[in-house]
Amino acid sequence: MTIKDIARLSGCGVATVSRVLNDHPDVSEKTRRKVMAVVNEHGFQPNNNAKHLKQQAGTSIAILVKGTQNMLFADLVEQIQTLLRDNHRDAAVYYLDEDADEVAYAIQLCRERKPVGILFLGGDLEYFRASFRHLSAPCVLLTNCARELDFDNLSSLTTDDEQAAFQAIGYLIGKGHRQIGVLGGNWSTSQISYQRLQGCKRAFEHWGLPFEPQRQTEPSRYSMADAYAATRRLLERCPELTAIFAMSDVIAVGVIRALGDLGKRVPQDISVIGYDGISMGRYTIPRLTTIGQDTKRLAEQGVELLLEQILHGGKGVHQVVPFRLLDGESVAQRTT
Amino acid sequence: MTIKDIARLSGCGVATVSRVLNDHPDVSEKTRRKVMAVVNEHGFQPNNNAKHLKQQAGTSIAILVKGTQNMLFADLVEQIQTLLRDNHRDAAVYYLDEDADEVAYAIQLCRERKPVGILFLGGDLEYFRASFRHLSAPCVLLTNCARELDFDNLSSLTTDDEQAAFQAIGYLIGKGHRQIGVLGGNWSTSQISYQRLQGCKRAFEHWGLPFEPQRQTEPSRYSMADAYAATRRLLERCPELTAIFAMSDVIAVGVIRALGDLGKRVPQDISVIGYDGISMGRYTIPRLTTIGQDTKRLAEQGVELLLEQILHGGKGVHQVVPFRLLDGESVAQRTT
DNA sequence: TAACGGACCGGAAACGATTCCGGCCGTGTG
DNA sequence: CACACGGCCGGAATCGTTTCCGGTCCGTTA
Repeated sequence: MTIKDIARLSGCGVATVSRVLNDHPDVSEKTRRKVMAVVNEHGFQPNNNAKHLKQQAGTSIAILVKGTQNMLFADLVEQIQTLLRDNHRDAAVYYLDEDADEVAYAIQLCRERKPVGILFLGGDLEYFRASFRHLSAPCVLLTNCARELDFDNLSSLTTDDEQAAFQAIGYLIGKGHRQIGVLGGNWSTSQISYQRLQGCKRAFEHWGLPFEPQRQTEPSRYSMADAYAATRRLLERCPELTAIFAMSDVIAVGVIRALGDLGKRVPQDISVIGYDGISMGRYTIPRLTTIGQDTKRLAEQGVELLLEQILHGGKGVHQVVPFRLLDGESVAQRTT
Repeated sequence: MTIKDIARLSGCGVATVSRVLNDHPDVSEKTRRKVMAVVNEHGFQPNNNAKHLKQQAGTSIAILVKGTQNMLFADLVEQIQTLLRDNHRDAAVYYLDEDADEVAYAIQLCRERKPVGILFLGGDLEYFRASFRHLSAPCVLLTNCARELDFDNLSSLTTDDEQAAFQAIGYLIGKGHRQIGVLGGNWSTSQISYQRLQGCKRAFEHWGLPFEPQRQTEPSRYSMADAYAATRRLLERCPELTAIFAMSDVIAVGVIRALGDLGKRVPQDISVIGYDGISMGRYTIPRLTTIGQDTKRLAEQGVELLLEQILHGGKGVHQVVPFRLLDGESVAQRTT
């Protein structure tokens, strides 16, 4: 069933049918109705491949997400989805493995699918520089730092990871903690983790605490399972810890579970502060105290930025969105 | 940059270039190398729209997911993704709102994108019957019942919800509980919830307990937030409850948090059994006792079924996959 | 009445690939 | 030597749209 069939059945030319289908003004009401009748009767659906081939452009937006288990991204995707739908666009989500070379895969994917715009959640940009030039669609990076990347159609929206980590540690110190452990991603390959670690270092320095490398540990992925295992090793190594900074809420959940299994109560025996502010954090026991990323703003501004670039082009921007420390129940004042 | 340019630059015909690009045998090694050199030099990427237009078929698989927050689907998507990648296929995930009319939207989406196969996670099939005939791609339904739907290219893989709910209630009764509350989805619109409720009813009957309608309540969505609110209302209405069956683990998390806020300890004061067996359930406090769906098998069999249908066609099948009660820490023996 | 303009429509040329079909060339066979 | 055959290649048709370019018809104006 093609547009040609519709034309034949409704007794007019293909051009007219196309015009009807695309709400072009140059068509009389009578013809429009006649054509639509045939279209509806046969449930005709124009072929998108032909359409996009002719128009030299797709219509959909790709959301690239690193890892399926990070609830932060689930929260973001939900909000983005809603916003896009309000703008009458729909998005396809592509999940990438958490392994580094997935950026190359992502680029490849986008070149094939030819989305009209790209949102990238998480993921590190090691390889981006090399392959990004192959991408023509505008791209907005959320929650990952791209300040040193400078392409015309690349924007980024990111929390100030260094400063946030600084504050997280500062918060723990303010609560009287001195023996603080840190759990995060791979610091050598992940910009995000690296930035957060820098913030930690600066905090320790600022408050005159020594930086103890054995207290900083890196589960390979941002997952509960890895965090769980890493926590057990960490506590074995450093039983003196009274607080832990988990570089993501998902990690924090694994940490808290591990601590429970080690007979430590959170926050009475040991405090945990997370990072991200996932919605789930308000339903865990104890509720997570965490660095809350402003997901609402990330989503809104991200979508706005992307749509703006899609519609009007222009140079990409790099913006920092504020964070906010969210009070929960996982950090206690240390009185001793 | 088109195939024609490549042909010109490499001094041969477009047909030859196409053959090289598609590993067609009828091309000499010398020509192949010559063409590939030009292709690589310019980073040429064939236009998928033209390709698919000509071939009358897309290549990608669509995964439709109802709701972004259900971790069960996150677990499933992760496994499916891996399996598909092993088969050199990639998948686009489309999230649907949890509202009922999204099925129509899903169908529309699939008609536009023309995926070569469809996986449907969650979602109810009220409208499916009417609109399914417009879909040409084979479709596999996971975790939702489709036994009464009978299309050639529609398969389904589902846990026996009725039986599983029966066992969940049976388990609680076996632990000495007699005052049992139930929290689930919308029983009139959701087949899944309806089936599970039927299982509950049968269990109550089987063990000679009265069915108390005021103890069965339905948060509108499978979300922590709704479950939280519903639990508070439920406990206010029925303070005598000693156990709750949550029809999903996500709901269970919300339930447990609400109980905590009401000063009830889980499982000492009140027991909670969940449903799904999400990986997160092993990291909550307390760990969830739950009806574990076999996500590994759902994913494997689902993908296998779909690929089989894509490659060889044939009639769809409807299979039931076994479940297993997963022991956690959220259900206690009732001694009184 | 002739000229003109606007509303509406149809034919046909793209878009960029795949693939059928026929042609060329070199080698082996009768 | 003639011919067949197989390996390799190129031209051109084709997929289903959009859109440019004109053409018809009718009402208005000089």
